[in-house]
Amino acid sequence: MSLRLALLGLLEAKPMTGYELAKAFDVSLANTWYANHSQIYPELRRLEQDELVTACEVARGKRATKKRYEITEAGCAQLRAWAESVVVPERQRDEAMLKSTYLEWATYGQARRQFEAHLTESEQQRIKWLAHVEDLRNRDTDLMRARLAGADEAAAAAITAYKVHVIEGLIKRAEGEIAWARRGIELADELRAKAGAAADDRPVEPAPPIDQGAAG
Amino acid sequence: MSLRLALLGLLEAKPMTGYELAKAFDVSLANTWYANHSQIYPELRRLEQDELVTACEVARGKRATKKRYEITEAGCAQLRAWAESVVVPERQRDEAMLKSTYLEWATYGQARRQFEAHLTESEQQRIKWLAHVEDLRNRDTDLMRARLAGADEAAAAAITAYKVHVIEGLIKRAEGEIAWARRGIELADELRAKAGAAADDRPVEPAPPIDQGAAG
DNA sequence: ACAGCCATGTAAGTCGTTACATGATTGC
DNA sequence: GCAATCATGTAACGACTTACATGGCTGT
Repeated sequence: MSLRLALLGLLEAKPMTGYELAKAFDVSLANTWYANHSQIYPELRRLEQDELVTACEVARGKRATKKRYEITEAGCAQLRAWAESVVVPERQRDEAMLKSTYLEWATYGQARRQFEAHLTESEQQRIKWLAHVEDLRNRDTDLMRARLAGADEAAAAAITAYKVHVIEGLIKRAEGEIAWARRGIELADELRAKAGAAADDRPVEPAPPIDQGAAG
Repeated sequence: MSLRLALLGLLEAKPMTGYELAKAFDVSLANTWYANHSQIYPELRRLEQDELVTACEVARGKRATKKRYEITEAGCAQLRAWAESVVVPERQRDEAMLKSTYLEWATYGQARRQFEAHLTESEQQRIKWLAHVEDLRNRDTDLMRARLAGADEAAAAAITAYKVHVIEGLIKRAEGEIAWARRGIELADELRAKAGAAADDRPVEPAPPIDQGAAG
């Protein structure tokens, strides 16, 4: 259900082709929602059937054409209805957290690497969003310019403020993840030190292989 | 793929029935992973086929039986292999964030309510996890007692520490969400005040209904 | 000519949700 | 006897991923 609304939200800023929408997911909505083209194209056709968008073929070079989708009044109404409905909280699934729950099965070194990867990723996200939030504040993205065209200042302020607030939230989240990953790295090191173990030892050793003279 | 590993992780603590595993998702792994029984029962049969678990029928009352699943050595090996592999970062999808991006379509009042709901939910999660992390620290849950039985103190410390670290992370996350929701409430109020609008006005007004004498 | 981008699709399969369905056991 | 809980399943559907597939356009 959210995919349709994400598409409508983007199309409300300006008419776009499926390809452009797929791109927009990479930049604008990055990590708020995502879909790849194989999901987008069929969904656009369904949206057209439901008359929430209209399609028009436009020329592209000499022979080729592309389909540009435009939101309809019914589509805007859907967007309003959805924005007003309160989100039903969903159960989160987080593979990184799940795995961290069971890191006693990993070597101290791999546990550390796990958190290092989480750290790197979160730092990169943070950087990306810091740049993005600046662009939003300056109303300096293609989509924002299109969205704000013709809006009065009070409307423009609200449109911008909500989007900025979301990205600020994502930045805070990333910062939380960074702190958590750092603490995880420390934890793996502390546990290893306390156990007087090497980086490729495990807190819980597997049953030793049978054919080796390790009996003592 | 994660469901199998979550099941193996739980079964490693102690043998359980499908029903007990479904319960365990509600308490132990709550919001790290979740699955309902209609997904669990078939997955357990697949795990049995792959010889990662063994099933044995045990009596239940006079006539009835139930199937208790136990992890195998191969199952433990899977758990180790998985714990050592680094997570591939997944694109997040967050409907609350997506919706907040487009709150200009909602009335100021509904926008506020959106954040209020987010606040309430995050506060409840925080409370729940605070209690849970205390139980973990005290090693005072059924699953923890089963998991730690027979482990030496160094192993027990690591097993506990990673699980505590995960829940601490979830608590920090919840606190981040609480702060974000509070700021969201303020924002909705500020925007409304600045626009000199009422709670059921919108930053962006829909096209007015045609059959009403509101012209002029 | 060729690479890289623009543009659009299909098909198979996995994962997860919701709803339907059944029946035994336990405690009051 | 009845309600709550224990216990296990199936079926239909929806959301998403991955891989396969095609072909025009643009600049060098």
